[in-house]
Amino acid sequence: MASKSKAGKRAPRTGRRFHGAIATYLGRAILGGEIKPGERLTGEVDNAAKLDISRSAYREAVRTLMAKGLVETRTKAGTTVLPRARWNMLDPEVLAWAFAGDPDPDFVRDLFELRAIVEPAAARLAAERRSDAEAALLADAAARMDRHTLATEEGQAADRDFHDILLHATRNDALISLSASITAAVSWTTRFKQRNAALPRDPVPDHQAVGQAIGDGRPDAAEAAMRTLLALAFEDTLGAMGKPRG
Amino acid sequence: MASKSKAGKRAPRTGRRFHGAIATYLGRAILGGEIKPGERLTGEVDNAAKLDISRSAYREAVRTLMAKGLVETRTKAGTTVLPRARWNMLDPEVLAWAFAGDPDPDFVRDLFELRAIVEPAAARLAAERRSDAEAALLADAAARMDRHTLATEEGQAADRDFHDILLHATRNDALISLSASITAAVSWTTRFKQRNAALPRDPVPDHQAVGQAIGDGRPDAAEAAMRTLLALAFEDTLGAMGKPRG
DNA sequence: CTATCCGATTTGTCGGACATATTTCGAGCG
DNA sequence: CGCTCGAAATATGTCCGACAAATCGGATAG
Repeated sequence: MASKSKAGKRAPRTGRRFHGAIATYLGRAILGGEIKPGERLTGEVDNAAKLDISRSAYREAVRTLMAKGLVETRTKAGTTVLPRARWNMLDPEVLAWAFAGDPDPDFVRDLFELRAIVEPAAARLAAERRSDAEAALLADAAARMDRHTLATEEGQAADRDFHDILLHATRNDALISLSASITAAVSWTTRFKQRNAALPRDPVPDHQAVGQAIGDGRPDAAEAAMRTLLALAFEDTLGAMGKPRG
Repeated sequence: MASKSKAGKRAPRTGRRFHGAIATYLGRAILGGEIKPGERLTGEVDNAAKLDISRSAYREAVRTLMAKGLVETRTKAGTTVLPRARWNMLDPEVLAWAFAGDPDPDFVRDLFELRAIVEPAAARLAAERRSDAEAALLADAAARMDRHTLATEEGQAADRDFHDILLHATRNDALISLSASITAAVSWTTRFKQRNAALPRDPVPDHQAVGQAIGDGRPDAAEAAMRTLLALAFEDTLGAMGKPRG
């Protein structure tokens, strides 16, 4: 059901790259639950006309969604939204779409659970394998977090950098791929915390402890420090979400 | 460049869905190292002609690669292959392309490292949250592995099912997304083991131990059993790869 | 009631055309 | 001689119209 969007002009004409804009538009609609799994977006030509773009651009947008496991196309059957289990939730763009609207508290919990599994182990590996340059970058990122605080854009960027550098320092391509997802999760949850409440705890000491342990090459300490960092961040986020209606 | 394209027909015309075939073709070329990061595939029209398809289909294929972080397109600059760090290695399709040729031993090691991080924790969560139906499915998958052995296609399918069911039983959407990547890794490494040497150890008892612990609701035992399962599987795979000048 | 065939509908592909943006190179000027 | 600015070249982005292929549903015949 293509809902009943009245007039066209739904798509922002930014940069003259419609396929990306339409993919974002449809991706958000799917992740936001406006188009549910099993529903069909029948009629490429109609939909393209409704969105006021050509069928070519619309089809390219659908290819993007298809590549991320959100939809499936079959001749005559149309394009159907796949069940959630098929979605590539860890794709950075999908993650962004999921957090475009009000994020599902359950999904936020799932992401923290994943981070709690991956990041302590990554901190351990980083302590064993990091280069001197990466150790310096970690210390610098922590210092920048301290200087700007998480209330500023620079501080949030430093936070992302910290986790990104750490995962790269594991020298593991699979974990490096995950870093894009994890930094995305970091940034969205941070922004969410900032939006809903002044955060009660200063996360900088935790980051400094992790960076220090990695710099010193102490795997056990790095893993433990990261574990406490995540536990406390999780607490803060839960508090910020306030558990609205379930 | 003598007007007519001479040797086209690179793309297999299966199912009359060229964009998918071309995406696979280009994806394998990139993952296989034939097209390296930084190189540019300039000339949509030329490339499309060379592959003997229309520009529309070629462009849709490029959109697929773009959605997976393999390439980037800019007007006038052409489509450039992104650095490996930007690739979504955990995308099931990308994973398949990576294993289409001879897999990089380092990458296989990276995948096992990821599994060693994720799956024991997942086993713990599954022991806490699994439904009765999932416990039965796990036992059934282990039994099927026993009945057919990993030498048969059915046995390998049972192996994949086991890990897939386990990750679904965690009730964590992020981990469920990872299951597609992990089962892909399982199947490729298994096939790799089978191809290079008769595997010396029977993996069925390990799986049964994990399934039993999850069925009994013993998180600690499930995590420990999964840890040994992976350690032994890693050993076998290393042996099968021959560990070239480690 | 069952099985088969046929038509309608939707995606997949094609070809050509124009718009837009960026690179690049050349001309003018300090 | 070097720098800045501008115009042409070029590759991607978009649009349009048409046909091919595949599949679903109903009609028809047994």
